[in-house]
Amino acid sequence: MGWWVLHVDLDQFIAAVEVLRRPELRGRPVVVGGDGDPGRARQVVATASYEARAHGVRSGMPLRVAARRCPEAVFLPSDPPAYQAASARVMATLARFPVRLQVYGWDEAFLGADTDDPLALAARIRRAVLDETQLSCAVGVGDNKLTAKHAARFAKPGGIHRLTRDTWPAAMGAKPAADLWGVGPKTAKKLTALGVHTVADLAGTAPDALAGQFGERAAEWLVLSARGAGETTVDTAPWVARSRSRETTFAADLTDRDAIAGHVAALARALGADVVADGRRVTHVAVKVRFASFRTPTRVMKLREGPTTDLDAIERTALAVLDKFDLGEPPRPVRLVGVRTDLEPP
DNA sequence: TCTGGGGTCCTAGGACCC
DNA sequence: TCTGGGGTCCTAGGACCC
Repeated sequence: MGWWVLHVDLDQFIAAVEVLRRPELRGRPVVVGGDGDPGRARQVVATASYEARAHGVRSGMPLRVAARRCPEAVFLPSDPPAYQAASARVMATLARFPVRLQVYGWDEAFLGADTDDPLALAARIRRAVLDETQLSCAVGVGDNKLTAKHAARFAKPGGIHRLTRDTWPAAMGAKPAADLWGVGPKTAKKLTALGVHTVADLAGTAPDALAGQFGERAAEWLVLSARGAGETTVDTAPWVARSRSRETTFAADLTDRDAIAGHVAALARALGADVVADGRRVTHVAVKVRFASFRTPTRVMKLREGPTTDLDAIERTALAVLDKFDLGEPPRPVRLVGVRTDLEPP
């Protein structure tokens, strides 16, 4: 028997859930995001169906751009409770297999399995998810989380693929370093500036040569990742939120201090109510303000009286945190306010 | 046709204490 | 007379992911 890590990744998850309850949409371009009105500004695509992606629609793209690229698309509002429910059904199916299960967001999971035939296991899992939830997924098989994750990308949509440290160089070496899981745009840009373009380039770089730009630990991690090394442990402990936040982007900028404070207070109260309903206590309150310039400072304060469930205290603290900002006089235009509560471990 | 929302983790600097 | 080193707490910001 051998230890394998599998990564299960649902195909176009949010769009697929919508199609499931509106079968007439199957095969059509579907775009989910915001309130579903592509005529309104400041809303972006959460997920596009493959049919919409074929027209160049991408997640994160403004809905208006999506509507322009794909006028025949069906636009739907985002419905998180529906996706949460569908996700729970998928995870319940996965949990019935003799594996270690780590839920990794709505539409992803890592599975750790002791088996001699991981591909057969992957096929059984894919079939079970499809039969029990009518949702299609890709399954990546790897010797660690990184290889499993990338294997799933190769498998998408709806397939099964195996990738290990042995096959990694041939499969990944020529790809841009930016394709690596954990390497975002900022890191990619720095790497390019250092002459490191591909995964193979990065794999062949001495960590010391990168430490100046990224720090020792991150440099080490980058090079190891480029060589296909990753975590092999699958953590089965249920996920426990460390924070919870809510933010609102306004259709039109706010320039009135009382209006800004009113939104912060309302967000803080609503958030506090959610957190308390979950049986958690708040340790810190953070406030985020995004100006029209897109500069987005954040301020945070620890609750004076210690962890609390007192909504008045949470709201009061949020307003005190807001006072730490220099909003300008008169206030500079604000396009977003957000409130985050940090939570005491249960 | 300007750029959502909800998360996690890491680093770094200053305050404060010994 | 002006200079240590370590440890912890706190806050701000960066970066990434789904």
